[in-house]
Amino acid sequence: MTLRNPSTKVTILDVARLAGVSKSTASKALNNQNYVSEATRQRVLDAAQKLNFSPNKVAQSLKQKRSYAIGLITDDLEGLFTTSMLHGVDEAIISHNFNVILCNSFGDAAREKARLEMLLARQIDGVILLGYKVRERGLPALVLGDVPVVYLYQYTVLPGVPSVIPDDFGGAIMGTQHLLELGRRRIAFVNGPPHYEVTHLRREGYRHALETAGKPYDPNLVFTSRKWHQNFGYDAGKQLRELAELPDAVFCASDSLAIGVMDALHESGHRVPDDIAVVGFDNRPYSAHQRRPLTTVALPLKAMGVLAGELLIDAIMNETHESVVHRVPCYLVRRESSGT
Amino acid sequence: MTLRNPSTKVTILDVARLAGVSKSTASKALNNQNYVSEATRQRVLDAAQKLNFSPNKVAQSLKQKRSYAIGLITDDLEGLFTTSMLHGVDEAIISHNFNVILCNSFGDAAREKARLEMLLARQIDGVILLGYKVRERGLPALVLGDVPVVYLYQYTVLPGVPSVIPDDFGGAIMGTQHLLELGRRRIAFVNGPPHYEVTHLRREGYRHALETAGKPYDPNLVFTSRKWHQNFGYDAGKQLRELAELPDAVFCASDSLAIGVMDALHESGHRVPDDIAVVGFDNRPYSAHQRRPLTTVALPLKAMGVLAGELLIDAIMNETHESVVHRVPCYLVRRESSGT
DNA sequence: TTGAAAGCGTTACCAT
DNA sequence: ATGGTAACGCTTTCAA
Repeated sequence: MTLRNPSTKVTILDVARLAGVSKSTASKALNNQNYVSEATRQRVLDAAQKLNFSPNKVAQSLKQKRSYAIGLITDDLEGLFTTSMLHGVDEAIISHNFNVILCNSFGDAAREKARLEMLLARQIDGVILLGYKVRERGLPALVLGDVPVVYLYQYTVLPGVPSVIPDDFGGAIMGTQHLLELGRRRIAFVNGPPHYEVTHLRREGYRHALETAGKPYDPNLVFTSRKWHQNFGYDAGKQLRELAELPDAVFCASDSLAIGVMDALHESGHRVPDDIAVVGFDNRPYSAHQRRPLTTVALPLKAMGVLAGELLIDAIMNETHESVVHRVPCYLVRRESSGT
Repeated sequence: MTLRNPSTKVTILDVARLAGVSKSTASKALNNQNYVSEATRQRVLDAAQKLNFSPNKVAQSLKQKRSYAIGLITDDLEGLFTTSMLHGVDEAIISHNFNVILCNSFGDAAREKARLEMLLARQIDGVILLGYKVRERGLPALVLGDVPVVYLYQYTVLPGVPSVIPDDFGGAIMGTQHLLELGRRRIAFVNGPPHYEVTHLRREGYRHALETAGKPYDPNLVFTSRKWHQNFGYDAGKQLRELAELPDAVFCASDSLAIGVMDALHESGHRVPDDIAVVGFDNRPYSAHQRRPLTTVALPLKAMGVLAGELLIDAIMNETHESVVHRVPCYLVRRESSGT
């Protein structure tokens, strides 16, 4: 297997020659260092311009022991959430002239370790571990030496490792308050499976918003589905519509559940949002494309990506490792299912 | 702004010392070269193992003028299509020990050029231009010198640059045939805006499938919407349901249109798929989450990514630049909207 | 079969 | 203010 011959590139030596100075002087001029006269700096800059010189980053990396690249390892590259976070990370990072090297671990620990080692061999300056699935927390740090790490979408309490996750509690408050502000009085809650941290947080947000508004938390209005899937939302919707008195709103712990609920409601002739307003959680891509586009509490995915990127850059530049769990505020996306 | 001190890494010199050989011998042993005795090779391998040595890829790149990294520039990182293709590219590439460096151009030519130059400075071995939006074709190649390029999701006829796109014509045949095989006889077609190449191809596929089956192409059953948006599908659906005789199937040039059509049909009490079967095109993430999950002709996004990755690796390794437009076959995703 | 030395393109130290 | 030289970690002649 033969490899292609790479192109001949213009080096700093060429620039120096054209400018009539030494290699080291050219380097200083190009890097805006002091101790080089304005005149020569101009000549070097002109020469560089003329030759269309751009420094070889590989050589720079070797010398500076800094690659200006970070690795991003994701659980689930096809996941619908991943891409927005990726976008945020890239945006935050590119403005510092860093690039992101992408790796997919498929949630497999062995593969994750292999990718991590590859990234380390590439001398990356930092790593973002973007975890969609739940992960054995703390594992990866072992291999990382002193390369800073940020957890994204999942969190860890490892010392020196910051995490960026959505503020589920606050988001649930926001969704509930939205319904309250719309004048809805009896607000049901359809939760996901118990024993997840999110379901706990979202239910507590719902409860908190109600109580803050001086309304009682009524367990009869709270439904728990066994799984997140739409079909289980449908089941919850059936229970809901058989209540003696139909609530005038329902807040669901996920969009998938909300869509199932809307299905059940539609089936029995109840109108959304006139008879009952529906609000979901997550802002899944399909939520806008329902017959009744779904109002939902959106996960701040891009903002999370941006924050993770910034935290990482900060850790790289300033050696600041703070083991904080950052909860980024959700935001509300108003659509038809909750009225106007 | 101070930079962190990188960790002390184990180099090949350490390995050589531990094995009691010279640096160059160690290198040869590690790279499975000939002219090194089995005994020393073993000692070197053991030493490397013991020290957990992994070669510094940056130094390797500098020496070999080959980075084992490719750049992927996308128009639209948040796009729902992008992520599957990314996944495919990564999968194809990782098996050759390449990595992908991700860049977002937002469809902006200036930014694209800047990213390209950054990638080139990083000595990447190849580039994939993943274009969701239409692009001024041929532009980027100018700056690329002899670094191989593959276009993905968009195409170019530049010499030496292969392109990978979906086979829209074949996909439309597939969708139409599916309805035919289901025994549907009068199949309407809802097309997107004219003057797009895809709309032409998809309509021709529909026509071809009909004619191959010995059915006439009936212009009265063909509707053209002004835009791709769901609302325009809804309008088409309204026209459709007012035909003297309702067709027993409708094939839509996109999922968004199909969803609009289903809306209109639902409104007038027509049942999908019993009264009329509906098939879409694209396999958008929301299509599975409709009240009546949508049967659709799926774009082979991941396969396209894989192919693009393989073509690029091939071009890098073998200097084979073929300016072919590869049309990857679509596949059918059967859901409820077309019956069972 | 082994090892010394040169070189990849850059930056940084230390002379001048 | 400028330039020679070494060094980053690796691979690759070339000579022994």
